[in-house]
Amino acid sequence: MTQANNVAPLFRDLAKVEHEHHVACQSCALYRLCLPLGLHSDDLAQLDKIIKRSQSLSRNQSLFDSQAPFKSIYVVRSGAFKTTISASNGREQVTGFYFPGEFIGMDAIYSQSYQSTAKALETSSVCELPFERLQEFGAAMPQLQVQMMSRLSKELSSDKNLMVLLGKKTAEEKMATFLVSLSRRFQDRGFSATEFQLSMSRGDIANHLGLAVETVSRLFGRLQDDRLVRLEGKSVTIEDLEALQKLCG
Amino acid sequence: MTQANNVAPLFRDLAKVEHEHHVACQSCALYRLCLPLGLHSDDLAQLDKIIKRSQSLSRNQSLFDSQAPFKSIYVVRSGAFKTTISASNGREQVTGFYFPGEFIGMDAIYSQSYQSTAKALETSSVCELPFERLQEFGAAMPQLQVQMMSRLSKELSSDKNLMVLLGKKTAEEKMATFLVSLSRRFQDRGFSATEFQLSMSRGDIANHLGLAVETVSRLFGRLQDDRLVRLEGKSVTIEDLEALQKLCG
DNA sequence: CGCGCGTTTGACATGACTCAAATGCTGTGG
DNA sequence: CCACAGCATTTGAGTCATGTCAAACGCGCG
Repeated sequence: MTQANNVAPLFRDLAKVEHEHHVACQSCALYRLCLPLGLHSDDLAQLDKIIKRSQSLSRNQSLFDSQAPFKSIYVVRSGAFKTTISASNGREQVTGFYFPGEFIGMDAIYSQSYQSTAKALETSSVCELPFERLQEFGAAMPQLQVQMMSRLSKELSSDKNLMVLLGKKTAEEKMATFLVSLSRRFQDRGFSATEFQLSMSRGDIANHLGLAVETVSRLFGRLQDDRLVRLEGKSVTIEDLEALQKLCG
Repeated sequence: MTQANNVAPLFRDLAKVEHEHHVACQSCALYRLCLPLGLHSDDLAQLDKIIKRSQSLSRNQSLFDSQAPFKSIYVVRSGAFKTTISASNGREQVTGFYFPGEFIGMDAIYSQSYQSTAKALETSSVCELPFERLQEFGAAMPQLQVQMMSRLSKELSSDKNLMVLLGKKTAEEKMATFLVSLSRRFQDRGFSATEFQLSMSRGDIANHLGLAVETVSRLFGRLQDDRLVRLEGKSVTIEDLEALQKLCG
């Protein structure tokens, strides 16, 4: 198997099975992680109707751009995305990476326009939830509203944790935290917690963690020398997860 | 007038008028900034009933602590708060400052326990919104739900901006951004955009911006030498807001 | 196969931190 | 009301982690 195959899109199989057949929420593999959790099945059927299962996006394609009017919230169905927001002078901050079952675009509800840009890191697909219609439904389904708030709240929590990371952690702690977070998220999705592919570039990682690319590269090297992880291009093997967790600070 | 009087609690007058008489939402000075915006007046009357107008907190008193079970969302009524979250090793990050009309505790909805600690920076009061009851009401008032999400989304946006600040800005840009943000928020509340009191310590500011106290002190000194602001203890006068905005990066 | 971008590696520069100490302010108790 | 203790703030000197610049390398796409 060549390197090229190793870096094949994450969750591609999932995409094949789930996305391309426009499967209903009830039988979606992501059900457990997704919005409909806790809805009655009649409600779910209703919700199902308003969800647009968009066609897939290829690497580097934008889901939406900054300043675009807010229409929908998106749930990653397969693949991976990054969101970025730019300071007035052109500098960009990667504000987050998003994997299947995670929501994108919620920070646009208030301002009614997307504050960030969302780009596919590999071939990916999303479920589109038109916000207006979601609201209409919400009136009849309080449970849905709770779910939505819960989602918003979850992202809020993880953003606060990112603040700690950016404000208080050393470069090494940042890297460890990043790897552990990826590990957990892959595990939650039924994948290996110790072997996975990085869909984002070193540059994206560096940017997200508030570091220089060179620092990320050196840190990867060091973690490897210390036998905590093994890296081969985009492929990661965590060799000592516990030690890595201790490094998180 | 002594220095002690200069640092009198922010919004104290507001507190006198609004809080101490347990005024209804309809006639609250913060109405324009607060949750009920856009509700019909019957709905508003209903909402009004479930709001607990808690007694005031004194300086350094906690509104809630990390790990406490989630019961309510709070809206600052008078005074000011800071929220902090601590990394496992004891380091703390000040995740935000909160002024009248702003919401605290929304990041607890998902986890059902407060992830952070909220402390009063001065004598302050809050409106307490029991979340359960808010949900019950929400079923009959879709507009309320939208408002809530809008609030959550707003905090999400400002957290993302904070990420840019922490990850990409220089110490000087951070300070300028911080001052400009305060200025805007005071203005929104009907106070002077150019003259106000800092209710938080240099230490809190430094922590929040990911800087050392000494750096904040030196930066204040420099901004003062450059005649962009004037500082006297906790009292700030912005002398050149435009220049400050240009410094935000 | 070759070009270009992403990544690694090395040498150096520096912004911000740490440590240290002086100064000032605040709140307390006599 | 004053004096004192303790904390907050400022100022100075020196260090260090991480950024910047430069160049070599190599993978992956056309």
